[in-house]
Amino acid sequence: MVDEVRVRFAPSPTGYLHIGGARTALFNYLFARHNGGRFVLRIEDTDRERSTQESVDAIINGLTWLGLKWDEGPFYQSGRTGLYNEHVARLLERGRAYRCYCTPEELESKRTKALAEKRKPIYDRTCRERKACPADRPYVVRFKSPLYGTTAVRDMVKGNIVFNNEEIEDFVILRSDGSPTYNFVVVVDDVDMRITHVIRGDDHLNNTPKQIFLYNAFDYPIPRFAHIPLIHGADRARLSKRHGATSVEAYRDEGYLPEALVNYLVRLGWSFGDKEVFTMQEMIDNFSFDSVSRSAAVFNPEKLLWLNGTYIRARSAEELLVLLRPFLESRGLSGAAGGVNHPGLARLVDETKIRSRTLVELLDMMDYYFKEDIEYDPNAAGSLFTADRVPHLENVLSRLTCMDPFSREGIERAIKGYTSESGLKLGDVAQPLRLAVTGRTVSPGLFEIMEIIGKKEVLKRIENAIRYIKTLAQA
RNA sequence: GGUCCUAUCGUCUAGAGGCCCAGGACGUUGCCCUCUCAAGGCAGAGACGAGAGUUCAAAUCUCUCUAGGACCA
Repeated sequence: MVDEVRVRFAPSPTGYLHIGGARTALFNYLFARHNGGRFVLRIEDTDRERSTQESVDAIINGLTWLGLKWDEGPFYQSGRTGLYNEHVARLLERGRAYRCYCTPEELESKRTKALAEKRKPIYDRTCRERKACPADRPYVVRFKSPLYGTTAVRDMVKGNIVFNNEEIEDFVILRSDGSPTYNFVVVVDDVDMRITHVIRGDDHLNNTPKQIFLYNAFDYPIPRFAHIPLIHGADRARLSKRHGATSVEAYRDEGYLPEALVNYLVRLGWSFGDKEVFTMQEMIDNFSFDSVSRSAAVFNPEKLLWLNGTYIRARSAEELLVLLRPFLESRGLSGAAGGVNHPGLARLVDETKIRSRTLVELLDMMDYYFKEDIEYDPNAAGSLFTADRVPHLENVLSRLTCMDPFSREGIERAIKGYTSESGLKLGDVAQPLRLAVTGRTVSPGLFEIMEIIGKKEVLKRIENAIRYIKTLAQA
């Protein structure tokens, strides 16, 4: 089919999968799915020095985790040097490129001279019409750029952008060491892979006219372009490490759900009326470059946190326990307290999830469930574990001791009964109790927690707290 | 330095000449709910970068400036 949409995501494997890269991949994916097209993954590993297998794995794992399945690839540029050499030869034959023997020193002096004379520091085309070709001198291959006229980039995001051809020099397509340059390789690959729509960061916009020259020189059809704006940090500079976590795997490890991250990223630059929360299918159905914004977006971790919270709240306890498993394992808790299949744990997850914005937060907030000895929040212990609270704790302890069954309703009745009989506020008793049972001042409902933890453990924890306060008072 | 891109609340954005003394979301403030914390509900503060034009009418069109960003060195 001639009209089939084909897009590609082409990362360099020189690090992890960056948030910005993930969004580029997402837009490619959505565009392909929306149009019933194909999504190609191409690894741009021409820089052999900096490319690593580790990084390839990170990219593949990241995309997989996000649910961005590619239809073809991964293809590796490193295996395609023959193709690039063929194309260089073809341009030389056609007289659309030439060998340039200027040395780096000559180039440098030309540049400084041009700068001194306030001319543009672009290559002066000395070798363009050169007749004599020294046999044993190193050379680069340069493309013969048009000397006049204009080149228009038709961009689905930015609109029509016109470049003056005289601004563009005879750029190098093959270095003196025989390696092809980025602009050249991308075009050859995109042509070879029959890419119809090039969707990438707008940091590539200025390269596009050079690439259009190449398409024309090869008589290849020019694809449609979509240059999406970059993601910025809070200081409005391109998002980078110094702005905090920027790798997809970091967000995975911090307990973000892939759906939440995808949802957040899609709204960074794309909108659909007032809608904020999207399923993948809704994104696919509604995605269009017409509603992709043209300006850079600042990455806002707070909003991502909020979105992640809404996704966590929407999951059932059973689903969350599955997601929690790797986190439990890395903390050595997979077998603790009956582990993942423990019914009490599922109930506790249900009570706690509403208070958590990440899986890590969720687990942190349930730590008391797994502990034999409760560590008390030191600040809270100072104000809540005072000698005058001991009678309250003792009284509640005795009421709970003879309770059977140990139910939420019964516990509530007992504790509220005690407080109203002694003219106390519920908080006067509940807060020390909460600290005794959970070690914290913040938790889900105390009565629910007590029922979930169970009578034996609750009684033990209250006894321990009483003992703790007494020894503290004596010291 | 040159080229290119961009410009609505703190942030993400809606807005394609009159529906806008600008709507939604996050965050923020207050109140309600309440055993704590959340969640939830209600209410509030908060923006069209500046200046010229075009027009009966401009956030929306044009120009200049300013400010950010990216690329090339």
